Amino acid sequence: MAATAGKLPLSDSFDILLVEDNADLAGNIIDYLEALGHRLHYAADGEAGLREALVSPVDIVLLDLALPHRDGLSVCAEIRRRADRRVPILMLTARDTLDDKLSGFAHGADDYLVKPFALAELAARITALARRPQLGQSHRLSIGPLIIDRQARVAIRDGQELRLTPLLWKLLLLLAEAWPNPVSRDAVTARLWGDEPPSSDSLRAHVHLLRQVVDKPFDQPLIETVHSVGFRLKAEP
Amino acid sequence: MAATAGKLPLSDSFDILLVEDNADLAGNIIDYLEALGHRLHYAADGEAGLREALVSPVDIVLLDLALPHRDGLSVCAEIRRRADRRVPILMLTARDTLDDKLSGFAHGADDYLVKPFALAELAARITALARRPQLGQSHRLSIGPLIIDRQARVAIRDGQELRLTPLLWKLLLLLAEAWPNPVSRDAVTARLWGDEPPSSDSLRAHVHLLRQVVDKPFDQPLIETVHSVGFRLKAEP
DNA sequence: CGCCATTTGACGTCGATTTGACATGGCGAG
DNA sequence: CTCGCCATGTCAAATCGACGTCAAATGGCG
Repeated sequence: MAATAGKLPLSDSFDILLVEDNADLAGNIIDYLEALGHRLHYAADGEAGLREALVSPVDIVLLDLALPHRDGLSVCAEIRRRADRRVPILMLTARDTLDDKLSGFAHGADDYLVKPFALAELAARITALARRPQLGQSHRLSIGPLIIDRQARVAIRDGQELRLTPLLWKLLLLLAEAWPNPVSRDAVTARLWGDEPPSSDSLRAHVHLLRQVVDKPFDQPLIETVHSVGFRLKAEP
Repeated sequence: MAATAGKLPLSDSFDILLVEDNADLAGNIIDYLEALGHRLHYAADGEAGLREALVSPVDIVLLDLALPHRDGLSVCAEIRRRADRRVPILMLTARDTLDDKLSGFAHGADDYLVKPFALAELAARITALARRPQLGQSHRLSIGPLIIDRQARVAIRDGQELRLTPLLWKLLLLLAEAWPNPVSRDAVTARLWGDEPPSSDSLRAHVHLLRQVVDKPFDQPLIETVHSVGFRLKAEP
């Protein structure tokens, strides 16, 4: 998998979801971007794209606006509404009026590229998008008694540093980034393991381990399970 | 750090540094963006812009490329090299060839806008660049005393959080989405269980359970039975 | 080898859903 | 107006699946 949960995109290659119904154009884009080392995921219509965007751990979404069944704008808005993290979305479209662009941004796009475009510019914008800071400008997250510094890879609760294995670190970061929203088990699994999750439900075990570190030594538990949904961090702002 | 750094993003207005030597254009941009509520900082040449970017707590930099004394590209690269945080940089320039754009991104730009441009597009791109996760702003339904946040998976009535099992959550969401219309039993059954509904009429039991949670603790019932039709939420807008 | 991180499988518990039995109430037929 | 039926409300017991917990197995790495 790739989608490297927990890391900032350190590498120059990304998991990219392309939602585009024109097979020729899609083929070109896929060839070009894969030649650059990216991993392409493909959806030919809006519904499929939405589904993929919600469950797949992609780093960026390239979204055509003219799609069968469902307009790209509504797909974009729904990704924003339902995704548990803010995946960058780049709109690709022939619609080039000012109103079109404004509408695109208003629906939650991060960038907007008018067809026809140079593949090299697309690649440059993808790189620029993927390295934008995802959460505020800060590598620091502060959630109730928790302070997380992604750069230093350190998590502190009530002044005490938490000792976290790589996987537990990713897991905590995921919960922290989604806060105060819950994260579904599926989403966690997808972002921790991608397409090949462990056969057993080892997420249970890891959540248990995370609790040992994050909650056990303290009075109030931070990690809350939302039954048959997933988990969330519980803390006052 | 940016003026708003450290705080959660509460506002849609930013500290913006404009580096641009053309006074007329600069004036237009400043007027337009200030009218939108942003706070503008201004530098007329590359040196001043660089100094400002390194010490001022701005949220975003708008950088002209054709500057006296020092080219915008080198200013951009130096900001990236020396700043202790990754401030978003949007390049504004008349240079419109593909190579120009690629060079801009290669020097660390986050976005690239070719002159002449519409001020509205500039504003939209600024928002997209500076956008942070809107906490609490997620998708909300508000029905009378009821507030439902799908993203947070939380329902609140009169300030009190309702504890809902997965099925009851779906059920309430169904009613809320249909509001103020009633939903037929068949429709509910279909959307809760699809093709294989439980053999008994367990919808009755679930509506009962939902009432225990949503209505029982309060004065006025919200859930209304429409005899031989289905159910509806009853509330004033 | 020995250490650490992760995975696995087993088990007990608890919450969620279903079921069936019974009570209540609206509404049309007579 | 009353009876009786059918839709609905109520409840507790039964079933089922999700979750927490743990210890042991696995696997990479020095």
